[in-house]
Amino acid sequence: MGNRLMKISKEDYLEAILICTKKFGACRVTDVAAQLGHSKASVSVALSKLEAEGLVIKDDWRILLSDSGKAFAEKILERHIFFLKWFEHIGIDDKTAKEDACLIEHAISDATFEKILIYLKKLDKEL
Amino acid sequence: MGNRLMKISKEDYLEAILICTKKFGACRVTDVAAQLGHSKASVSVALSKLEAEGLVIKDDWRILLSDSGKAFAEKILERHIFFLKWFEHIGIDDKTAKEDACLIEHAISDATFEKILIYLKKLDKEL
DNA sequence: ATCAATGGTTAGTATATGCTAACATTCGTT
DNA sequence: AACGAATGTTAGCATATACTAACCATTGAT
Repeated sequence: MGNRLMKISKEDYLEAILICTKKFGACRVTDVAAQLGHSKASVSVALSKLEAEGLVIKDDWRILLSDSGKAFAEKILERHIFFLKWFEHIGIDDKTAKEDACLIEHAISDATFEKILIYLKKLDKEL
Repeated sequence: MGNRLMKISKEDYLEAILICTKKFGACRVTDVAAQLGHSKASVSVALSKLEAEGLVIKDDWRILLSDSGKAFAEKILERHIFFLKWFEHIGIDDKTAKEDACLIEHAISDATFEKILIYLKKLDKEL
């Protein structure tokens, strides 16, 4: 099945860990579950897989991002914030802007994101 | 599981049917399989489900889109073409542009797509 | 008429998620 | 110390896809 959903799911977890860490200083399974609206059990299993892939480190109850996991997470979060701001800037309501940013952040390649950034910044001084 | 992948998958099938129909005049299971790079078996099963949902009509070997299925397909194809053109316009190579368009076409809400269209057309006369 | 190729379906399998239930552990309160 | 709440894990289940293998039906060529 889905390489695509696999990718989305993985990136969502990494991003959620980064967000929770920023928000609370540290990140636990429970925090990620709340952040994503998933059960603790699902998160526990998913994070074990991400740990096996070397993207996450579990230190007792503490969920940490490895260097590569952190790089991923920051990339996704940057895109999330960018699209969220852009969508709000062009008049999309907050809820839709957030939902769409949450999906699009996973869909864009590095190359395309960079070009979009450059293009929009050139055209629209307010961004 | 995934509503997201479910949505992506469904939309990909509808879009593929539309593309094959435009390309060949009619659309068969084999055409959709070739278009998407899936096995005939997978396509056969998937299309039966879409038929049960009322999005597709199977008339002997002929795969047709219902009105609602066609509306979906045309919406996705329109977005695909738009993003493809935009990405190529801002200097992204064809392969990446196509890949990204294929993903983003599923990620954007109606509201956001409309606003992006308006916004970009206002800013960039060449589009 | 026969046999191979083409097209479509069904059955069984594999993978990726997610969920609930049940359980172990730890912590806080009384 | 004891009990209940919170946290995390495991086991078992459900769903959504996709695949291969096997099979049926139609078509076309010899």
